[in-house]
Amino acid sequence: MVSKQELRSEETKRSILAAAGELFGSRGYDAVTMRDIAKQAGCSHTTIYIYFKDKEALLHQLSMPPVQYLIEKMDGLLGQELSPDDKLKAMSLATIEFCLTNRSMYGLVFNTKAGRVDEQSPKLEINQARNKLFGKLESAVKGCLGNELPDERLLLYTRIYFFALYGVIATYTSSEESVEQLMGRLIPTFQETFEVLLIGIRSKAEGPWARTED
Amino acid sequence: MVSKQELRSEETKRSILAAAGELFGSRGYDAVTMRDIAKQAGCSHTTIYIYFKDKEALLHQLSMPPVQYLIEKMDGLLGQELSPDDKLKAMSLATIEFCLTNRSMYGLVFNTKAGRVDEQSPKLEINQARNKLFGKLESAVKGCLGNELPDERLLLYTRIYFFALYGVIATYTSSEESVEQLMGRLIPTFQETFEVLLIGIRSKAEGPWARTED
Amino acid sequence: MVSKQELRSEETKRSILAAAGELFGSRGYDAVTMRDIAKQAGCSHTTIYIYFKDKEALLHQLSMPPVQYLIEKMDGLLGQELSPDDKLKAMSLATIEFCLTNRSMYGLVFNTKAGRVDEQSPKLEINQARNKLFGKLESAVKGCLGNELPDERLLLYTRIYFFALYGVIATYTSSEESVEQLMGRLIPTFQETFEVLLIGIRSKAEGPWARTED
Amino acid sequence: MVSKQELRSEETKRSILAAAGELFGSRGYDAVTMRDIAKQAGCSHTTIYIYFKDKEALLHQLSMPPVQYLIEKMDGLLGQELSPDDKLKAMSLATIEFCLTNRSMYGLVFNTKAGRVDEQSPKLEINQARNKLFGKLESAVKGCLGNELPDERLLLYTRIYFFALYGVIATYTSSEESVEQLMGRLIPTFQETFEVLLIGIRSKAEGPWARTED
DNA sequence: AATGAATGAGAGTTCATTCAT
DNA sequence: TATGAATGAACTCTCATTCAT
Repeated sequence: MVSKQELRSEETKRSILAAAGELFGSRGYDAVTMRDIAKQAGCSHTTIYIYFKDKEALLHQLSMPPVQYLIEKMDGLLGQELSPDDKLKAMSLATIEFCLTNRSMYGLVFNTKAGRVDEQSPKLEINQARNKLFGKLESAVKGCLGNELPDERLLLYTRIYFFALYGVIATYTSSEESVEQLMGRLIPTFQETFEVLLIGIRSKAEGPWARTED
Repeated sequence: MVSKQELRSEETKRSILAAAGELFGSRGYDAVTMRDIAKQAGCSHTTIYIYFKDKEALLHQLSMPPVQYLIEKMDGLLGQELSPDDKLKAMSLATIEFCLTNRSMYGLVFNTKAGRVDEQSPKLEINQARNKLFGKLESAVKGCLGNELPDERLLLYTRIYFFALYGVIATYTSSEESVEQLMGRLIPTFQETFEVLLIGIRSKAEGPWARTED
Repeated sequence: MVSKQELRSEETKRSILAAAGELFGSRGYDAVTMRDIAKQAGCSHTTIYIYFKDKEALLHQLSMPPVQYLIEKMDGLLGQELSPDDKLKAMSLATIEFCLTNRSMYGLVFNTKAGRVDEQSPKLEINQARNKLFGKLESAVKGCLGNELPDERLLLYTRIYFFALYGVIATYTSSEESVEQLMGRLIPTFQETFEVLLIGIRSKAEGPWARTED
Repeated sequence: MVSKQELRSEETKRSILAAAGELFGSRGYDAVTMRDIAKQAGCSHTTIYIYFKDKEALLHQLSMPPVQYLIEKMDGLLGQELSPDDKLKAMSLATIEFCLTNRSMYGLVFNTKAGRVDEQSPKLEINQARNKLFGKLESAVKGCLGNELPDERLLLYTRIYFFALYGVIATYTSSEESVEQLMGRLIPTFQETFEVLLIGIRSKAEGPWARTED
């Protein structure tokens, strides 16, 4: 049985994480102060230091779990019985939904600059996670285009697909609407976007392959 | 007639703007201090306040002209004797190059939230500029797809095109490489991206038009 | 009869005092945190406040007993059957060892300013203790020089002896070595110091006595 | 010609140094805050950072020049036409006077712990200075005892002499009296102290030399 | 008796900005 | 016009201390 104290403690920690997530997301890591977070979390700024070593630890602890979750969701979709196109679409929608839900974090995950240059480890973890995510997308694109496509072309087309996906996310990240509103309103647009990309990529992939650098 | 003093004054102002632009672009607005700017501009930090109300005024004054420039460049390209596809491609490349050159500004232009909530007017100016830009892109897309396309579809396809364009920009904005390096390395990728989009969009545009909300 | 609870309570208090003493001694009062003490004492930092009003109370309660102990030790030595010189030497060594063992305390005892200005009473206690100690030293010096020496000269020579003793202590107080290391290494040096002083003082004390103010 | 501004600037810097010196001396480096210094210096605490990189820089800049001055004074005395005993006495008095004048600094110079463990350079400089000072004293002692004395014995006797000197300083450092008052009152005591030491040491130095470790 | 949770005060430091020349 | 001097606000983070259990 958990004591009342432990419950309160967990609650406080959660509220700090929630506050930090929201603020980092909306204003950016640097622009958010510990006191801002504390205020939003409804506690003193010193309380934060009971639960997190420093501001950066907050950021780190905040960014990893959702990314892990998305990676797992991707794996789940990859393993499902769906047509390749539907798989890729589902993964794309999942990514969009994730990023709009965790608006705070997506920048951390996708923007290289998030970490300081001097500290390697936290950046590396995030970088690894991002690369994994990209790898999943690549698998899905491969499923749509077939195995004969050389790696180099696969990479190129995945990247192009990723551009559009990222563009969608970046466009709506700063919107004031809720995820539900956005998804409700825009799913057809997103579907259309995926289809446009698949048609274009397939048409290209079938033609002769000229060399293109990355 | 302008006096020697006025000339020198103009020169100082210009050097401050140049310094601020470069530094904002390379390190980001927040990470740059007034003293950094002053050092780079070769004047005292107090001098900056003679020409600019505050740091934000610097940013603002810095962001408008390049956007104007880009708009004019777009107009120029729209007016040139080129195939519709080449026009759209040229405009896309110009946009990418512009955004990577003015990295710190592009957020101001493309992210709705960038400005403080309290100040309306500067945001409006920027919003107008952004809408103008989107309008130019729409014209170019229209050129590629023909005039029979209903507005609603045109908007959808322009938006999809814009997603990819924005994705490209957002992807490389946080890179540490210089514009020159990036453009040198990635132009083929960008070209391929535009082609994929055009193929996909055209294929869609020719088919029957289902309704899609925005 | 004492209950088991009371025993445990005493034990906790003792372990807190022991921890504080060790840490104050090795790192200095200011550099030690309540949490450091609690950790070393094996209890929560809040527990300390059950037994001691605050950090300063800890220091105070910690400083008196050793001083008392030293005074008693001095008395013991004064009462022993030893040559006057050996008595003085033994007392000197005891003082040195005491001060190096209780490094953080010695300042409290020997530096007038150590206590806050506002609190009179604890300072007085310490002052009394210090004066007592000086008195013991004076007795021992008197034993070496004979009873005919006027008080004024006795005071002067005791003071001179004290200078050297204090100098030894001040020199090695800030060393990082342990008491054992220091004493093991330096006892011959200390002995030689005492002998030099006694020779010098005796030679002076036998000569004609000029007046010297304090 | 120096401008009025430059004068004011110099004045401010000086007042900061004076304030810091006084406070470091009376309360100890750690117990003094930048705001304390600023208050005493009559300026804002941020002003300090215009003139000194950080708190430690203040300490460093504060400690070196007086020490240099003392070293030079010692050299001057060593070069003068005086009997060896008078030389040593003069140097001793000079040291005492210096330390009582710069009460703030003497701890920095004589207490090894002053600097943090991690930073080598500032500590080294001070250590070098201290060693130089000790070397001067050694020369003077050598002058009194003659050249035949083995180095090891010379070191021992210098150390003993130093103990007493340091003891004098440490004793009166925490006094509230001014240097002038103290010197006026105590010079005879100091003289007597030096004489006692010289007699004792000489007597020892002429006898057979037993080995003594450091 | 004992403790985990929480906090206010305050540390060093930075920065945009104003003042006086 | 231009600048060095100076500052208040605010930042991250620490610590002795109190509160609720």
